[in-house]
This record gives sequence, C-alpha cells and structure tokens, in this order.
Amino acid sequence: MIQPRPRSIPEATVARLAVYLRVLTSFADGGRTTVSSGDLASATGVNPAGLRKDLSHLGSCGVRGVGYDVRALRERIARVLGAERSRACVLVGLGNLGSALADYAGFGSRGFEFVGLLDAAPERVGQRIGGLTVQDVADLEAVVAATQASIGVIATPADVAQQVCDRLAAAGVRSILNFAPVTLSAPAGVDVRHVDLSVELQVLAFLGQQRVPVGEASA
Amino acid sequence: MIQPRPRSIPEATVARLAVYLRVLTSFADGGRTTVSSGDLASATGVNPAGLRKDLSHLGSCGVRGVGYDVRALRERIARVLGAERSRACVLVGLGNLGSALADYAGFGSRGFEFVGLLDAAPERVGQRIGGLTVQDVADLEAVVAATQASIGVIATPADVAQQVCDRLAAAGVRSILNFAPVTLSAPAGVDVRHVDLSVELQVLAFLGQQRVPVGEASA
DNA sequence: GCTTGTGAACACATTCACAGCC
DNA sequence: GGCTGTGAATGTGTTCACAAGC
Repeated sequence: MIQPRPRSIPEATVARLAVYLRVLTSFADGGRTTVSSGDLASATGVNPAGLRKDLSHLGSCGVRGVGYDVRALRERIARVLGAERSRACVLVGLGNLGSALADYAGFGSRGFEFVGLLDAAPERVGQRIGGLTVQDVADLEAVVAATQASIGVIATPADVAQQVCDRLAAAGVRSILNFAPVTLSAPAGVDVRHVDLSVELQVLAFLGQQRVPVGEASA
Repeated sequence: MIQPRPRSIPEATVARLAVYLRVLTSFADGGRTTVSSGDLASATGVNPAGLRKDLSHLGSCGVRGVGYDVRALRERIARVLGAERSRACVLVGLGNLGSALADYAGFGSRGFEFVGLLDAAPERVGQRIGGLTVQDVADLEAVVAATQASIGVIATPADVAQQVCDRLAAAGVRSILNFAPVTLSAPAGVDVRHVDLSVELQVLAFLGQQRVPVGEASA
C-alpha cells in the first residue's frame, strides 16, 4: 500500500512546471480551454516531448488526440508545486533589489506572501513598501516567530548576508533564497539557493563572443 | 590545421567560472596568493574534482602539490569569459527591478557597462540612475546605434517585453537578457536568456514541502 | 488522424579514483 | 606528502520514435 515514490520530480522539471503554470494562467485568462503539448511547448520555449515527459511526472491527465484541459492542468501543477496555498516569506534587505522583490507581483500570484520586511538602515525602517511596513532587522527573530515564516529571502549587501542567513536558520527558517553575491553556508536541513543576477549575463556574453569569434569571418 | 573546437566550454562550467571569478577576486583583495581546488571549491559550494575539471577546460595552470596562483587564475578566467574588456549594455525598463539592475555594482565589476537606460514613462525620463540619465524608449534604436551596445537587458512589464525584444533585435543587439515574466521569441542569431525571479523561489518551496511531507513524521 | 504517454537511445554533467608531478 | 589533471563510471536530463488511445 506504500506508493514507491509518490512524488519524486526532477528538479529541472519542477523549474519548468513553474513556467508552464505562468503560461497556462495567461492562456486561461485569455479564455483558452484546451492546449496541445506542441502549443504549450512553443509558448514556453521547450521541446514538446520533454514537456509531455514533465507532465507525465504528475500522473498526467491529457486526452489523446485532443490535448490538455487548460484549467485542470493549471490546477494540477499548482497543487504539485504547492502554489495553491499561500506561503509566508520574510525579506531581509530593502535596497533597490529588495524593494523590487517586495513589489514584484509575480510572487503574490504564485502563492508567496511577504509577511515581514526587514532592514538595518534607520531611514528605511518605517517605510511602507508593497503594502508592508519595513521593520528593524534587530527584530528578525521576533518577526519570524510571530509570522511563522517558512521562507527567507536575502537581498542585503554581501558582507552581512552570512550573518542574516545564520539568524534566519537559527530562527527556524528552513528555506533561504539568496540574492547577495556571496556563497552562503547553512546547517544541514536548511536549504539555500543562490540567484546571481550577473551570472546569466556573463553566460550570455560568453555565448555571444563564442558566436562571432571576432575577425574569424569565413572570407 | 583547423583546431577541432578551440574553445567549447560546457555552459554549466561557464556559469561556475563566473562564480569562481567573484571568489578569486575577493581572495585577491584579501591578499591571498595561492589557493587549492579544495579551498576554492568549499568557498564556492562545489565539488573539488568538478572544480578541477572546470578549470581543465581552460588549459589549466595549477601547480601540483601547491595549488593555483590566485591572480593568474583570476586573469585567465576573466580572459576566457571576456570579462576583461568592457561590454556595452542597454537596459530597458526602469521600474523597481530595472533601477536595481542599473545600480547593481556586480555588473560593472564584471565588465558590463550600462551605456543606455530607457523607459517609456515620461516621469522617469530625465532621472539620473547609477550615473546615467534615463532616456525615452522611443530613442532605443538611436541609442543602440550611437553606443554600439551588444547586450540588451529587458526589465519592462510583461506586456511590452516582446516588442522591446523585437526592436532590440532589429537594432542589431544580438544578446538579450530578459527579466520580464514572459517567454520571448527572437530571430535566429539572437540569443535570449530568461531570468525568472520567482522560479527559484518556487523550486525552493517545492523542495521544502518535499522535505517534510507534513504530518508524515516517522513516529 | 491527431495527440498523449513512455521506453529506449542519446547527450550532458557530476563524481570517483588514481596516475603524474611538484 | 600533497595537489593537480583526467579517464572511467555513474547519474541526470533530454531527445527520439512509436505504441496506445481518443
């Protein structure tokens, strides 16, 4: 009666599911009711067969010869990703990037709710951003305890990111998303993911210079 | 006499090289002169053997029994990534996120220079951000032509991102980094990369809910 | 006939283990 | 002895091709 592995979805698939979810939502808003793997694949920039394989991980519910029901598929993906129930996040660091994140509509619509904004600068404490009032980072532990936040987002300068990470972990936050340009270490059981905004740019630039090896034209 | 593939570095390696570059720079700033693969690996959160394999792609110059020379390695990586010469970028969309990007020090220190900031909102045009004056997006083509920008960064709302992308591509920009939450399409020869800030958060949340399948404690 | 779902083949990436060198 | 560099083994992810089903 024990399912072998009820939900073991490859990480690469999870990332793409989030993208499918976004596109399906816009399709649903546009009044579309069904979609084929080919259409959805081209709208998300992936291979159709890969898309079907991704969907097969969630015990897919497409109809052969027809396609997928947009609403049903969207709900199923949302359920698997846990995007239907709201998750409480605290955000530390409200400089330019942090403020952008606090205001970013994409989070709220995908089940992430900021329940605490924290900053160390006195002039930022008390400001209202994205419907919340910025609190003093000294109260981090109290805010986490009061809000039961399960996710922490770090958008501080690099030199304080590690100590913020330590405090979040100690306060019981088990998932941390780091935007500061440092590699963080955290105790076992705490999941840290790092988003480096300039890495993508650097990869892009590298591919660009690859493409045209400057003066190596075939003439 | 034709080299088979002079420089074909796996994309995953390129992304990590950018991280090594950042850490090596901070090591160099701290006065460190040599580093072993183990040290650098733990500072960047990767496997030591993988790190050595990454470095081997650039015809590595470590010394057995000793390690790598920090400065030499940093320069070699910078050269391979093309991070030594400055690359001109235009940024379109100066809302919260765009402003954060324009101000982000991480770009400048890695060879990316914003040479144009463009926005459609009249109240933003003329503002100074990160040392530049915001220009009207109507002048996009002129700005690209005047600055010879090779990279475009899109941080606009989703609904105008595609048309900005089209105009950038038509103006001759061959590398585009998209922060808007839409999948963009571009003509062949134009490289588009998409950074979705909430995808990482969604993966993190998924892993978190995986970890503790709520009420399935082994007691 | 059209589209899904999936095993099998392939390509890519990571890790291991050790030979080569200082 | 210590650390790099790398082939070999493993694991992961992607693509193909086609059978199954509407």
